[in-house]
Amino acid sequence: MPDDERPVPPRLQGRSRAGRSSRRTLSAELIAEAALALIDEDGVEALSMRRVAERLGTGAASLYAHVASKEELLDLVVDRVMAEVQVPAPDAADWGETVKQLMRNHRAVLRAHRDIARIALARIPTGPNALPVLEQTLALLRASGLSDRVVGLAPDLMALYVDAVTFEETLFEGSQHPGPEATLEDVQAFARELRDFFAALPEDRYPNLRAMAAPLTSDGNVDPDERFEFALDVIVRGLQAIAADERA
Amino acid sequence: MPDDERPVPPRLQGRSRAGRSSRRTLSAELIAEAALALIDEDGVEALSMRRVAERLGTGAASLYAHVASKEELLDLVVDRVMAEVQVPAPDAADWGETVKQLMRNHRAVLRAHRDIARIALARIPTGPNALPVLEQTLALLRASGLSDRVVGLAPDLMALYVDAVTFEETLFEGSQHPGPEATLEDVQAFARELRDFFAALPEDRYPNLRAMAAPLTSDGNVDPDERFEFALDVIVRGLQAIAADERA
DNA sequence: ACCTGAACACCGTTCAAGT
DNA sequence: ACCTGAACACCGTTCAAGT
Repeated sequence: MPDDERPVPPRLQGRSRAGRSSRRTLSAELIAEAALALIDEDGVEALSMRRVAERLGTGAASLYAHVASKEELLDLVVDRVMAEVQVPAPDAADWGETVKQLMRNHRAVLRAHRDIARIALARIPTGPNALPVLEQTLALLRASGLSDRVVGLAPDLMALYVDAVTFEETLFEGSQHPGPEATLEDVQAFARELRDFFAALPEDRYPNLRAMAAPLTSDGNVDPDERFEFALDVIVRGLQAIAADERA
Repeated sequence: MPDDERPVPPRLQGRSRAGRSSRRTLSAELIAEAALALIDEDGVEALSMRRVAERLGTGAASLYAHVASKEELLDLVVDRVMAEVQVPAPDAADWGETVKQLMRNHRAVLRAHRDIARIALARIPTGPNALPVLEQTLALLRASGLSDRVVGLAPDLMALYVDAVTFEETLFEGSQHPGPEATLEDVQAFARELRDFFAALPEDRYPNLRAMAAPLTSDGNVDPDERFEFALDVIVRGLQAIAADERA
């Protein structure tokens, strides 16, 4: 188990403590790193303070000198992942596309780390890595000509949707067998089942569900990217319609 | 503690068992009812199989004769709440407004039951009460003139956003003190703190956050309804833009 | 068929005691 | 100042035993 890869980035006011050659001093960063690795491997469900401590060669009680609670540890884990989100440069000529690209990048990062969408959804991010992401997001939105009011409201809508849909995707993908290796095939098997279930409902009470069984399930050929692109389209067109209104 | 209110609606194929006057026979419905009451009172965090059993005057092991797991119990609880969602009648002339009204109703129901948004977010609803809601939602959307593809994709976007934003609202509202009585005042105190934090960031690295401190936090006067109405506007205008495109 | 007590294998967190 | 073992007060779920 290589837990020396991914060097901890230098923290603001690094707690260097030069004269101290002890094997590996415990720190909040090290603890968050171990927790993230554990979540990536086995999911949040399997995360416990005892398991984190074990990976660091100590006992659970020792973690509490650096981290106030499991909740706070998860704050650190989410913020650590936020560092990976790339925000596109502002482009006034095609700001809708920059909004879409930002949301795509955000989703890709969440998909790369098991269960992080679910954890991120449950907190309001104010960590040191989330801050620059928000800063750059605002730069991008302010190039759009939207009013300050709308620029102030949009980032929450965007982030919330990305968190929620990525979380939902993991549900779909884990729905067949709860193991770590859910394939697209499993998702589609589930979608086909659902389609057939809808199509078999009583005509008198569920005419629309019967009729829409195929469109609701992409005819058993679910493409998460297509669903996501649809939502991007709705959100960006909605923002553009508001922008057009505000100009008038 | 009145736990005889809210009569259990007759289940498809009612398990009546006429000749049996025992005090109160255990059933999945009764268990879900007790769980919902417990969640309404103390939140999901406080829900345990032991507490549910205690409320029903039995032991935790007895629940497993009627409910496969805590997860399945939560499925039942969510579906029970879905019965409260009112879907507006289709109105081809103003379908955008019907979509908004449906989402408002959905949010109101989730807000009326503590932590249900968070529980609903974690599952794909296919229960007997969710089904009619989806059926009526489709009726409403099909009156819009949108293509089948879009009608098939929209309900997920709508429900997902309502679940996510309602969940986020409970986070904000519980952020100050974790007690059950979070007031709007608490939310606004938090918003003011956040605004002042943004406004005090270093100008060179965070010019946009500084400038947008007020719009991002509604100037410390957060109105959850306003945030929600903004999102409704974005989503409905987005759908309308797509409808216009499809007509052309 | 349904219900039960007791047990299994865990939790997050605290705290007195050590260095 | 930091770390530790042991304990506290819980969990979800299983299972042999009862009726």
